[in-house]
Parts: sequence; C-alpha cells; structure tokens
Amino acid sequence: MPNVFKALSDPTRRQVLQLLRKGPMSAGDIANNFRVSKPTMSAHFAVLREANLVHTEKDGKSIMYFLNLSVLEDALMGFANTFGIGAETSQRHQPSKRRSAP
Amino acid sequence: MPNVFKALSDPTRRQVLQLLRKGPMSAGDIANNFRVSKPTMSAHFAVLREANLVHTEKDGKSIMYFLNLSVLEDALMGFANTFGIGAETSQRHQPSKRRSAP
DNA sequence: GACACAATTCGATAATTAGCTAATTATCAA
DNA sequence: TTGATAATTAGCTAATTATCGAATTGTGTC
Repeated sequence: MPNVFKALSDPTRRQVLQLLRKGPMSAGDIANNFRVSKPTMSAHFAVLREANLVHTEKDGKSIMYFLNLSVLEDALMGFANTFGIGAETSQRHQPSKRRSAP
Repeated sequence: MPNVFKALSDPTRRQVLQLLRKGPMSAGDIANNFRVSKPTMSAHFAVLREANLVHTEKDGKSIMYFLNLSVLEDALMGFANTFGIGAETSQRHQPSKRRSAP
C-alpha cells in the first residue's frame, strides 16, 4: 500500500510507531507523549489506521493501539528490495541470488 | 535525514528513484517518463536533491541525475532496524557500488 | 438516569504541496 | 551573435495537511 509512505512522512506519526514498538498503548497514553492536542493526535491515528500500520482494540473506556509490524516490514522491505537493498525477502532466508538472468 | 521520508511520500518521486536505479538519466529524459509538466518534475527533483537522495552532474546542455543509493539505504535500513526489521544492526556496509563498466 | 472520562468528529484556519504557464538562465552549434 | 534546446525559477491556483477548540459519542460507575 502506497499510503504507508505517506503515513511515514510525518515525524509525529513515526514517533507513534516507535512508541508502539514497546507494546500496545491507549490513544490517550500515546497522546500524552506529544505536545499537540488530542484531536490532532486522533487525526494522526486515523492516517496510521488508514495505512494499516496500526490496529485497535476496545478496552473499556480506552482504545488500545497495536503496531502492525508486518505491514511496516512488508512496505519497507518491499520497497528496499526493488533497489537491491536489505534482506532479499521478508520471509525465510535462503541463500538466493537476485537478478537471475533467464 | 528525516527529509528522506518526506521525499519518499510522493509516488512520482518514488518512481523517479526507481528509474534512476537502472542508471543516471538527464532531467528531461526522466521527465519524459511522466505525464506532468517539466517545471513540476523540476520541483520534484529539488525535493529529492534536498533529501540527498540524488545528486547531479552537468553534462553539456543536460543535467544528469544520479541515485544516491547509500542515502536511501541508510534511511530505510536505519529506520527498519529500530523495529528489528531487515538486516541486523550491523553497520558493515560500503555504499553499495553500482556496477558499470569501470 | 446522571456523571466523569476517553476518544473521535466537527468546523475553521494557517501552512504546505503539487500542479500549471510564462519567463529566465545556461549551453551549444551555426 | 543568433537560434535552438535543456532546465530551472517566478508567480499563481487548487488541493491537502496539521493544527486547534468545541461539540459529540461511547463506556463504566455511582
């Protein structure tokens, strides 16, 4: 999904992902780590959800946010791979050679 | 450089990098691969230069654009690594030489 | 039900961005 | 120097984006 790069273009949103790396967190707890208003954070969350970089679960009054690591990985590595950068694929690592001449 | 992700957020700019993957190309030749005007492409080039994802060399009337693969690699992998994604945290790496006739 | 709390949606606004045409700069060839 | 070509800059518009405060929705507790 190309929306991933759009979502990653904002530093606040990248920091949200970094926070979520340590584990799920409620919208409010995430927002408290930033100096912008909660509605603004809510908009950032919407962009991250739209890009499928996070998902949510209701937990009483709160909404917990979870990082979708595999989506981030697929986007980052998928793009990197087209440049011959990084690991060959995001799955098993077999000693495969890229650019096979048919 | 956080400007890298901003630069990557536009699909046209990502396609420019993909084009440049195959080798250096003049501004005009790149622009001819897209349906937008040349001034618009020139603005995209400026963003890519600003992010240091490309560099230029004058060649007569033309300006050749080169992909800075190592900058792309460092940004992509650097970010990925903070999530434990992709190549491990090792930083043995020389600027991925592109092959050409020496 | 009434209340407090968590989060989002609603409007509004300022800043940024992608896009255009027209004008300018730079280089080469005659 | 003139003419042609390549690329960028200038000036503009339309669309998008980040931000806010206020209002709304949903949930648990009393």
